[in-house]
Order: sequence, then structure tokens, then C-alpha cells
Amino acid sequence: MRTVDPVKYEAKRRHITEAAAGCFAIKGFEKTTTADICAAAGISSGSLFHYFPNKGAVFRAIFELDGQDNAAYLATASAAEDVWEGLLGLVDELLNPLETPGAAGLVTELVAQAGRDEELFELVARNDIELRAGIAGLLGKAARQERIDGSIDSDTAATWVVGLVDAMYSRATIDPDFDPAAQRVTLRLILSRFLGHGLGR
Amino acid sequence: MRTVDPVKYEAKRRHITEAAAGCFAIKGFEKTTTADICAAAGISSGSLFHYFPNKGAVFRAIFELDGQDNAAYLATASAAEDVWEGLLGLVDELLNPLETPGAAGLVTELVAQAGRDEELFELVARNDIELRAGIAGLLGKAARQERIDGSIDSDTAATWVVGLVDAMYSRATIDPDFDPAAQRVTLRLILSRFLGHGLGR
DNA sequence: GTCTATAATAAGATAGAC
DNA sequence: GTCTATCTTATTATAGAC
Repeated sequence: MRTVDPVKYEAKRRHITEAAAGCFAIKGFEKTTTADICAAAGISSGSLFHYFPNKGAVFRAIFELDGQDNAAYLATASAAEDVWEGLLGLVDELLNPLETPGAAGLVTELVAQAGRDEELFELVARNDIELRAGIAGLLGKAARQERIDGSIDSDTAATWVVGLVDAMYSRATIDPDFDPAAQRVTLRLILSRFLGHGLGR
Repeated sequence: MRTVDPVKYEAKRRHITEAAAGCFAIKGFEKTTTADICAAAGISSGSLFHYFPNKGAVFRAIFELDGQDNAAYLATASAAEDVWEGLLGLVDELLNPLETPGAAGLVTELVAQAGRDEELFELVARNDIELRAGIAGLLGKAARQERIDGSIDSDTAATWVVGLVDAMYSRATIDPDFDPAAQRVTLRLILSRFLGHGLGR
């Protein structure tokens, strides 16, 4: 005879995190007050702290599902018939949030906060390591199939694949004229040339 | 008969901005209190606000000379006998701050804050635009000399040269194992292959 | 020009009624 | 589970003496 419906409980938590994400994207973590979050979610202060122990936990919750998302993208990429197409598809998935206004700013805020919140840092670092490991696996496979240059270290190459994705977020934050959708083409060109795809070997 | 020695005045301002930069790199802009800055600079609150109108102005002052620095690097790069070497030297200069601990975090904080402080945003945007324009100029020259692939749009290429530098800062912030000095080699490889340098055309 | 003291405000989190 | 009211603490910036 439990008093809480876990499904409703999770749904409410999700509702709060989504409302909070909008606030954090605009005002940043520190400048967003718990009152802002309450107003955006349509709840009271007492209610907010019933679902989360503190403001930092709300922020962390936004990114807690990212690891699972990435794992799913990696699985799809691995299952692709063509390794190279799988890799490009994965990169597209990683860039998808850029279609949402404010997402780039939220990621910037995440990186900045991760340097100060130990728990958040571990979340980010773990996701990052797993993502890079997965990409390194794909690259190793592509190299064995002679689809890309086999002389480049897989881990190093994976780091820079993620780095290029980072660059998109960084550019989108700094330069208002930067068009992520259009720049995907250039990103693919850089990837192809860097990794030696399509050299007809 | 002026009462202030402008040289001493500037020196003190510099002293304060440098002390403040250390605080901002560790705690971030919002979490750094004016009291922290005073303690680090060895001055009192009254003195701090004699030199700066508010905390934001202290933060902005840290980056106010960057535009001049970049212009100097661009001039050196343009004057280089070999355009390609000039470009690589410029990229090295842009990466130099990474040798200083905390610099990556400070840049992350800069980008995050630029999204909220209009004056700071204009400072960052102006520097960014001028840097990209300068690099585009170098790339155009290199293309005319047939040192690189001439089919890539100079402005787009310049955006990605800066993007790759951004990626170094981003990676350095997120991944504690990332070694910027070692990764310069890979960065140069990506640049060479992307821009078609050394194709012997 | 530098200090101490403080005004003015705001924020995160909790208590306890319903 | 949700609310209102509030406790407690911290912060930017200023006033005014030296």
C-alpha cells in the first residue's frame, strides 16, 4: 500500500526538469532562482523541494538521461549496414539538439557548471568517456573494413570526432550567424578528409 | 596638475583584473564575490569600486586586450614568408593560453557569460569576427598560392579553423586526460587534410 | 585613494498548516 | 503532496571617515 504512484511521480519530475531547462538556458544556472523554476513549472517552492533536494539536483536531472540516449545512438550506429553511414548518423543525432533554440547555451552552461559541481562532472565525464569509446569502436571497425585510414589511432580520432561536435555547439553559442544545419555539410567534409574516407583504397 | 598618475592607475587595474581572473577561473563569475576579488588582490571593497563600476566590468577587463593580441598575431602570420607556416603559428598562439592552468575554464565562463551580458557579448563577437576575417584572408592568400585547396570557401574554412581551436578548449575543460600539447599534432593533421595542404598540386 | 561599516536586497531552503 | 510564510544567510554597492 504505497502512497505514491511512481509513474506520476516521475512524470512530475520530468515536467519540472523541462520547465527548469528553459530557465537555465536563458539565465544560466546561478541566475536562475528556484522561484523562477517554480513559476515556469506552475508549482510552489514547497513542492519543488519535495521532488528535488536542491537546485543543483534539478540541473543534473536534465542531463541524466543523456547517457542512455547516447548508448541508443551508438547501438543504432553499430547496427548500420554501412559503418561510415552509421558514424555520420550518430554525429547527426549528437547535433540534433542544436535545432532547439537555447540548447547550445544550455550545453555551455553544463560544461561551465561541471567544473564546479563534482557530481555533475562525474555525470558528464562518464557520458563523454562512453561516447568516445563507442565511437572509437566504430572507427576501428571502419579501419578494418578499409573504409577509412587505418593509420590514425582510434581513440585520438574519436576524441576529435566529439571535438568537432563540440565545435558546432561552441560556434552556435558565440556566433549568431552560424547556421548549424548548413555547417553539417562542412563537418562531414572535415570528417571525410581527416579520417581518409573515400580515398578509394 | 592632475591628481592621478595614469600609469599607476592602469597598473593597479591590471593587478586587480589578474587577481580576479584567478577567482573567476575557479569559482565562475556568479560564485566569485567581490569580497573574493578584494581578498585576492589585497585591497578593500571601497578600493575595488574605485577602479571598476561593478563586478561585470572587472570580468570584461580581463578580455579587453584580446582583440589587440589577436590583431598582433594576425599581423605576424600575414608577414610570414610561408603562408601555411604563418597560419600554423597563429593557431599555436591561440592555443597558448591552454598551458596556463584554469585558462580553459575561464574561456568556458566567458562564453557562458557572453550569452547574458550584452557588453561582453559585443566584445567577444567583435574579436571573433575580426579573427575569422583575418584567417579567411590568410586562407585566400594560401589558395591563390596553391598551397591549399582553392575550392573551399575562405569564410567557411576560417570558421572551422576557429572551431577547431574552440574544440581544444572544450575538450580541455571536459576531459582531465586531454593533453593539449600532444593534441596540437592531431589538430595540424586535421587542418592539413581538411584544407588540402601538401597535396603536391 | 584607501579604508571600515553598513544599507538594501535577495536567495535557497524549511516549517508546518491544510 | 501542495501550499504560504518565513528563517537565515549572503551579496553588491555606497557613505563617509581618514
